Amino acid sequence: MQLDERKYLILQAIIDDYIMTAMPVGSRTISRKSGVGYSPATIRNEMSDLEELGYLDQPHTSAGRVPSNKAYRLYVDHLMKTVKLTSDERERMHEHLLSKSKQVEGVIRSAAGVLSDATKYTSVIVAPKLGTLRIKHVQLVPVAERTALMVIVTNAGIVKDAIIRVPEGMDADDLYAISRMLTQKLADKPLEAVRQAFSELLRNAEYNRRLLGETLSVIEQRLESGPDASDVIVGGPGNMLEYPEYSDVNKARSFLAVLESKDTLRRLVNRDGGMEITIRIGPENQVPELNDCSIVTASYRVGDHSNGTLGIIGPTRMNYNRVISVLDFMGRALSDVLSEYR
Amino acid sequence: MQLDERKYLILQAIIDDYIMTAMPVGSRTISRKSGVGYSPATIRNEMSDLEELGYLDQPHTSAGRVPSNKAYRLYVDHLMKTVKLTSDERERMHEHLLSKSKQVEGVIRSAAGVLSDATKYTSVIVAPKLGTLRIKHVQLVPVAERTALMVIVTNAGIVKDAIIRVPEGMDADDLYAISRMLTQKLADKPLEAVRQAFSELLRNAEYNRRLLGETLSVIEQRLESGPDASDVIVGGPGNMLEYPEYSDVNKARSFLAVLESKDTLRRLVNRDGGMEITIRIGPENQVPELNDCSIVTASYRVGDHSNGTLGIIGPTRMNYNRVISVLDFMGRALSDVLSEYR
DNA sequence: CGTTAGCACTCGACTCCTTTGAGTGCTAAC
DNA sequence: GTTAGCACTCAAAGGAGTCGAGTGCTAACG
Repeated sequence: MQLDERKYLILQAIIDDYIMTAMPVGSRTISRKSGVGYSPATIRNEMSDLEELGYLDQPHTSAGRVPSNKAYRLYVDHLMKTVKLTSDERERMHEHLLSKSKQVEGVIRSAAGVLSDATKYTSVIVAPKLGTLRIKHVQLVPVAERTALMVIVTNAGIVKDAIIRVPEGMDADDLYAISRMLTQKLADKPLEAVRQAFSELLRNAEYNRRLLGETLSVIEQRLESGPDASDVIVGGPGNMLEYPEYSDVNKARSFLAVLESKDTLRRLVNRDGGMEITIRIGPENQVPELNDCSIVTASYRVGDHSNGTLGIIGPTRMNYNRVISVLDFMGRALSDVLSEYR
Repeated sequence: MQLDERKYLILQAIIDDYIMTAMPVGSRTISRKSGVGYSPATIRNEMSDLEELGYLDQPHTSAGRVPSNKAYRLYVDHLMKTVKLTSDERERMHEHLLSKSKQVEGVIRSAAGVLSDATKYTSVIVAPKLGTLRIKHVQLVPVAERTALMVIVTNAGIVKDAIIRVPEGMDADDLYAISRMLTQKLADKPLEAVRQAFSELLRNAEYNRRLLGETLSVIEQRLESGPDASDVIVGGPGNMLEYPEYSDVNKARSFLAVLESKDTLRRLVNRDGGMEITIRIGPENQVPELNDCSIVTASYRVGDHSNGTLGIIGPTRMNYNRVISVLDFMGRALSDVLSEYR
């Protein structure tokens, strides 16, 4: 059996309706819709076919039909017609984004806010992979005897810091000099190339080996541990509770638990391909707790080689259309705003 | 009518039981408890008195009694006997706290995690008021033509950054020189004294007035806006859903909404007095959404003059005892760990 | 006189039953 | 091929009955 024109039409109508209402859709409802000129009985026959083909599920015999994950896949791949955001809306989002543009973290944070507000779902933004960022500046700041704070400013203005031990007897001026030297040697190198640059420095006996060694190991630790909690920002975690899918507290709880585990979240949202928009529906995202969630992600650019990810987590029956438009727009906007800092 | 010994005993027994079960407590339950040698009938009489005095509420005639907010107040003020944490537990918490001690924000973040894990409630940690922190280091890092990132390292290693515009034609070396000068002039001054220090600098015509003006205004903006989102860290937001008080999704939602508004949260948790532990029960915290929550806060010290706050939000029937022990311990631990950075 | 046993009463929680209505599948007629 | 008609299904909503934890009151007890 194949999908003909009419089956597409009906499936689309069902999905559209279900996305709005979250209630099983009956044949009468579809029949009444404008653009569908068939009686409920005909619709029923088609629905029966669609169910057999795996596009519809029936919660129980006397309920309407519900789109299956297969149906959503078909929908996002072929059926969906993308709608543009109104320029008014773009305006508002852009403005909101700029309101905190004085601080870099603020921009990302408000981006998460804008995303979750605009979609009413939960948003996740992941900072670019640390290793791909380029170093702008390295500064060792004395904070106590034998202790210094190492501050690394990367392009995109993302600041990383870590405490390091320094050898006895180094004063602020020594650290200042070393900072300056490090900045010169490392500037514009991606973080992952740091080890190499360091080994070169270490061959040069003129610098303090112990301090450099410590510094290097701290940077490497940071690199290995990957993006940490502060690099995964969640917006509107509570939005999800608005939907009947999560009217059960237990479901809500396990959903929130996933959001708290930044590690899982990062893995979930980080995307394989360099595609514009990635959509993962239900079980496709491999996390049992999120079996009836879909995750839509896009990426934003920082500098020439670094990509961060922004994504929306919502129920599988989410408004893909709108989510995609919003993500697409915000991806560009975020790239723009962050590029200004370069 | 006055509270005699027996009434205290019974009230305490009721509160203890209700804290554990969240179910209205009946006279039989209390009578069976060890330490109370009275029959249910006697207990009932006393309960009736306690209700009249406003210490107990009755959800409906045929249910048991529930402690009122007034009862909790009495409990925390007079009835409660504090229990010590086991040294094993202290050990574990301290260890967990140190695991991320390489990064300052990491410490605060894991502190929030430890707090919420140890208490099973929601934790909030607020960084010290910006103005009271002392400047350790100021660095202007060029990020683009006419744009620089200003990084301010304060004591306690807390790093603040902001984008500023710089006049045309300044290169990295110029910024380096200015950074060095600024660091020298501002070091160890609290942030709130910066305006004064700047006006002195500005009188000196030798420095670039426009740049200094811009820098000052950015710092002032930061100061005025108060601690921002990244300075309010929430741990275990989902923990609250474990309790029957929040088995209603709507309540859960409005609770989560409060957690999202970092501003309200900060106001809520920031304490008036310099008291060791502050407890606000139910309506005492002035936020309608949190009418049946209690907030317990303690403070941690950063440097000599700055105080941050750590707090627990839980249902009014929370285990005050344990919460207080945990907060007390963590307050000290946090002060210790952060003081090491000085 | 304080304490307690006894008893009637209350009321939410639970179970069981019925009704309702939205929806289906099938068949026969158009 | 499409549709009207009809019997059938089943969750949801409403109502009656039962249960049981708990109360308040009264009278008796030490």
